[in-house]
Amino acid sequence: MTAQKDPMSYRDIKSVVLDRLRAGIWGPDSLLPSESDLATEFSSTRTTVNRALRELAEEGFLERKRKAGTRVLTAPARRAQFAIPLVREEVGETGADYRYALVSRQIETAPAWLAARLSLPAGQSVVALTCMHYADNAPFQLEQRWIVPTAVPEVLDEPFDTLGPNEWLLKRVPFSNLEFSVMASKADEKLAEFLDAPVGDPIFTAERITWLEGTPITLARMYFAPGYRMTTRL
Amino acid sequence: MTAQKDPMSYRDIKSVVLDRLRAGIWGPDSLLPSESDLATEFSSTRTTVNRALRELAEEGFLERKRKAGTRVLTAPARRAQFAIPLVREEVGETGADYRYALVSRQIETAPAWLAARLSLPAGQSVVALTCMHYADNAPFQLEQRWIVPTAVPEVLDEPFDTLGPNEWLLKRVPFSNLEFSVMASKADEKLAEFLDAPVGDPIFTAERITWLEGTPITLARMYFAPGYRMTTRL
DNA sequence: TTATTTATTATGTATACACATAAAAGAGGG
DNA sequence: CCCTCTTTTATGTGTATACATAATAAATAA
Repeated sequence: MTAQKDPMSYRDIKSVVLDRLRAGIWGPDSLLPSESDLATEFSSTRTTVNRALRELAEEGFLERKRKAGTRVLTAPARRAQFAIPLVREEVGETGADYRYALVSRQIETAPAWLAARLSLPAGQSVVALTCMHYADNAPFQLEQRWIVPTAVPEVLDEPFDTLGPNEWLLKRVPFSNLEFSVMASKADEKLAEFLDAPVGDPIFTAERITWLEGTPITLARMYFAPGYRMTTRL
Repeated sequence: MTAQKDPMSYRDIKSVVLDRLRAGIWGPDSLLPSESDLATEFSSTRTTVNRALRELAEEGFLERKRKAGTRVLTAPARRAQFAIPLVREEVGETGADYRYALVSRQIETAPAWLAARLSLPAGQSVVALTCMHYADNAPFQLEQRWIVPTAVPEVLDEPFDTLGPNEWLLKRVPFSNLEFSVMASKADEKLAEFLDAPVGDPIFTAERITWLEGTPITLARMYFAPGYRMTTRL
């Protein structure tokens, strides 16, 4: 069927294999021919076939084991990639105008829950920020953020009145580990006011903790305006 | 510093490069040496360095352009990978016992919103299911699902009393495109009852639409018990 | 000066080959 | 029959090499 004289690229091979998975030619849980056999069929080399299959496995379609061979996963595409929202860009992509505003900035003793989450010593003081992000002057996201000044001393001198803490940090912290979670929370009075939502409304919420080489730097809670959803296609 | 006589694997190279990114040796927005130069430094080959850098780029740390070279991204790791939950496994991983129960099954005319989402013709009838997933007999997830019988005729004969629709479909549909979104919704009385939550509570919700070669097959809404969060680390 | 063409260069990809390694299958011993 | 050891095999990875391609930089013409 798929006779092809000319050598195929690894992309071509990927798409042929995907087609066969879609068509059920290689059904769920079945075993694919070996790389060498496929290389022959596609008049390609094992190296190229290897790359194609390796990537399909990374993408969650196949499972590969030495000697055992390459198997079609029953539940394909089990991981979803979401873009971690960088507010300014996210708003910009919709074509709306982005605006940032600082609501409050203060230095306080880390509350117990925060100290626990970031493994901070008792009594550690932190910079606490509340910021608003607007899209075309409509509330888009309320950001609550705590920054540990022992990790980033310059934070004590930064007013954050024009630049959001996220973008400020990105410039200073070269690289970092992070934990990102999403959940649903309930609009209290403050949230309701700033997001222009009824009290008690469900609010899509993301939490982000950032470390630099094991040292906790910051925790951010991002509360999105009603109706927000995070979507991915694959 | 990182003197290394022995040849390094692409994994080694990845981790050395990552370390340098972390340490700020190659700061945000800066240009890395060319693959050839790095190959020399690591006493490796361009092929191997290429794989290391390519993967780091896929993972969101670097940006690569022909001739322009390899650049450190300012906002690293901008995509997060979440596992798309397969309920049974998700519950199993916590060590809890998984239990499935069918709440209701009926054939109905697709409501307008559903027809719109799946581009169904007016008056199309669908199989509508409500199911519960339990972890150690505590409610874990309420699933509302609609299946288009013109795409999967066997669904009309399937009672779904012991096997959940997701697992049932996985066995039949070899491969599919899907759209996956997460949002926050509000517990109405039905949700509150089944999830054992107060009415009005915020409910973390996932929606999944599945197509097979362009034909819509099913839409599922998954409502999670209070306190649920989806987390990823990177 | 500005526009257009040409050369250069870093990454992208393919080939051929070799050896490593995990895991399954088979052989042998009790 | 079960257990252990050996062989086989499919994938995993590294090397050397070649050519393709996109994007920049340099050279040239208008």
